[in-house]
This record gives sequence, C-alpha cells and structure tokens, in this order.
Amino acid sequence: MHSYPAKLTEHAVETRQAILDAALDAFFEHGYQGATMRDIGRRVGLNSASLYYYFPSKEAILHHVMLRAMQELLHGAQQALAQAGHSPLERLQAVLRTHITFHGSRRKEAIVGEMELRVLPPHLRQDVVALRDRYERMLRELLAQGIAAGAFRPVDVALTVRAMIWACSSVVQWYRPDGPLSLSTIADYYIRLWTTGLLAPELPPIQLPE
Amino acid sequence: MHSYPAKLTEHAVETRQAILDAALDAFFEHGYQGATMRDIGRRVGLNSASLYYYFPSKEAILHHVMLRAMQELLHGAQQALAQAGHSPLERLQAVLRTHITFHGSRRKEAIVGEMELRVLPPHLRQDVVALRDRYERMLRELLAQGIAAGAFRPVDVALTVRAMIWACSSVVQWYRPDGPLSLSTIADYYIRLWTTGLLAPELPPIQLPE
DNA sequence: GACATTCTATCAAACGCATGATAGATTTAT
DNA sequence: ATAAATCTATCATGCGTTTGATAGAATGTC
Repeated sequence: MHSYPAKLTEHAVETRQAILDAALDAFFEHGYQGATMRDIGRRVGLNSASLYYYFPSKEAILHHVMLRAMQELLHGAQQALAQAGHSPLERLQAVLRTHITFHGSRRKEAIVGEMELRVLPPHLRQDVVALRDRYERMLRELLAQGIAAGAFRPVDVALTVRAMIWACSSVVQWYRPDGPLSLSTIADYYIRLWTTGLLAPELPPIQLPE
Repeated sequence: MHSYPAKLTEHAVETRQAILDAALDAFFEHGYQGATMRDIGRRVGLNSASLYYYFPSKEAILHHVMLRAMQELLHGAQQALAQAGHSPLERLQAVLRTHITFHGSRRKEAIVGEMELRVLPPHLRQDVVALRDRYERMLRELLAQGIAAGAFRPVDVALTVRAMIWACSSVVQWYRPDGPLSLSTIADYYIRLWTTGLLAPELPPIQLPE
C-alpha cells in the first residue's frame, strides 16, 4: 500500500484511464478471475507493480471499470432524453435506441458490466447496482407516463420494462459490426417491435397478474 | 491421469451425479474460475484428489455440468411440444412456458450455463453451443410456421426469436420463489405479452429490415 | 471353500507454478 | 532537490493436478 497524492497530475489521470481500458479488455477476454495484474500491466505498458501506484487493488480496478460503464449507459440515456421530444412514445424510443446502440457498440463494457458484478464485495457492488436500479427506474417512469397519457396499453410496468431491457440487451450476444444488419437497422426494428406491437394502444388492454 | 473402467458401477454413476451437483453449486456461487476442486470435493464429501477418479479435469466437470443443463432445457421443450396441441399459437406458448419455468426454477443451471461458456476450450464449447443453436432453431421454426399459417404477424424470425428468448430469460435475474408473483403467473403474463401484443395478427405487419 | 488376484474407491502429501501484493531502489520530470 | 512514476525483486498463498499408497469388494482358480 502507498499513499496517493492529493491532486492527480494530468499524466496520472490519463494513465488511470489507460489502465481501466486495458483492464476492460483483459476482463472481457478472460473474465475477472482469469485476468491477471501482469496481463493488465503488459497491455498498458507498465510493470504489474506500477498498477498499484494508481489503484489499491485488482478489485478496485474492476469497481472503476464497472462504474465507468454503467455511468456511460446512464449518461447516454439522459442525453438522449434531453434531445428527445416530449411525447412518451418519442422519449421511450430515444432511450431504447441508446440502450441498443450501447449494447451493440460497447460490447466489452456491457458484458463485463453484467458478468462480473458477482465478484465485487457487497459494498463496492452497491454503487454499481444503485446506478443500474436508477436506470431501470427511469425506464419504468417513462413507460408509466406513456400509459397514463394513453400512448401505451396498460401493461405491468415492472415486468414489461425488464422484458424490454433484456430483449434489447440481446444484441450484445450476437451483433457483429461486420454482420449483415447495421446497428441502426436493428435498433429501428426492435423499437418498432415494442412500440407498434406490445405497447400499441389499439389492442385490448393486457390482463395484469393478480 | 488414470485409466477409466469400461463399465461404471451403480455407485460410480451416483457419485458422478453428486459431483456434478456440487460443482454446479460451486460454480454458481464463485464462478468457474473462483471455484476450487477442493471446494467441490468438500461439498460432495470427497478429497479433491478423488474427483479425478471420476473426471479427468476441472474443465471436464464444467463441460458435463453445462451439457446436462442444456439437455434438460431442450428436453423440457420437446416434451412440452409433444403434449401441446398442434396450433402454432399453442405450441409456441408451450415452449415459452417451459423456457420461463426453467429459468425461474433452475436458476443455477441457467446462470452457470450462460456465464461460463467462455471458459470452455473451443472443442468442448462446440457441444454446448450446438445444443443451444438447436434450441433456437426450434423456436424459429415454430414462429415461422405460425406466420405461414397466418397466426402471427410477419415479423423477422431471427431477430424476434432472440428478443423473445432474452425477454423470457430475464426471470433468471430477478425471480425469487418467495417473491410476490408465482412463476406460473409470470409465465402467463409474459406469454400473453408476446402472443397478444407482438405477434397478434390483427396489427399491421411490422416492416422488416432491408 | 480357500487362496490369489484384480478392481473400486478413497486418501494424504506433495509438486510446480501462477497469483495478488509489498518493499525498496531507481529513474524521470519539474 | 523534490516529487512523480516506474522498476526489480520478493513473498506468502493457493491453485489444479499427480503420485503412491491402502482398505476392501469382486472375481477368478484350484
């Protein structure tokens, strides 16, 4: 253990980012437990011991990697909402688009972010889960507002949001940039699948459980 | 390494199953790389060395665990189809129900089966992926037949099946037996969500990509 | 039926190696 | 000269796996 300087130099900030990038790659390729500090160091051009100058432990690196990923997803959604119109339909579409785009274009972040949550000790995991819950709540509100405004059928908000998130996250598993469909085409398709199918108000209301 | 007997005794068969059960628990709790042979041995009441009497390596144990899980999922679906009626709607509903039920009631199998695929070396992974692909193809055929029969809207089969599978798999993440909703209620809800929403033929056909 | 042989199932101990982490010396930049 | 940044060298630990052995059951032989 060593004491950290109060203020980080510009170089230190950059190196920390480079370490997080390298760690993301390593965790993605081998999983957290399969990745080694030596491998992360090699990728960033540092001896493994030097990593401890920037982060106190391997766990701390994972923690930062996951926070960064989750914040990017959340921030992207908020930005999309800021630029979207104010009809519930438009707003939900905007968020679904960023969600799909993120899971297709930032596959490493998405996969590491979901797979390695378990290995974080509880107090570190909490930070990440808190962001994830905030994200899910945001989607729930969007859907609930649309239902209240009569834009969507009265579905069960919690169950439907979870199904929607997971359905749209599926791209992380199979989308490839060199595949036959572009991310934007896929996003169009999934957005339409949900908004003209499941949620279209013309259909009879779906019976709620209980 | 040691040579295996040609025929397994009844006891050996049972012990192998017990080892696979213990390994499933260990992999579920700590991940494949985090679980140790000593831990698996402890759970089944054997010295870790004795595990090598039944399996040649830790990898082989994971391989068997994953094959067993995937076969159970596939077999469940086939059995459901055998008992279902022959309308496309009924048949799709039957398979979705077993899918949701499996992911809610066999959480360990479902999670280990998805999370640890990456650590299998290619030739072992192939076996598992082959079963998974077979499962997905089966769902695609079901959907395609329904569209051909006019029971479903003409959606893109591949994209929609992936969305459907993932949406229904989401229960593995959040369902708990002691939660407010029963698995059967959730299954009812999701089945209706898909079949009366997305796939209901009354809606205008959804535009396909390209 | 008695003895010899082989097989089944298990263990304790150890091997070789990779790991996360630390301490302290050394280099680089201001 | 001071502080920042990186290195070399090392450590204790834990890992998957191998080894060599043993008790007892099963099987074959006379």
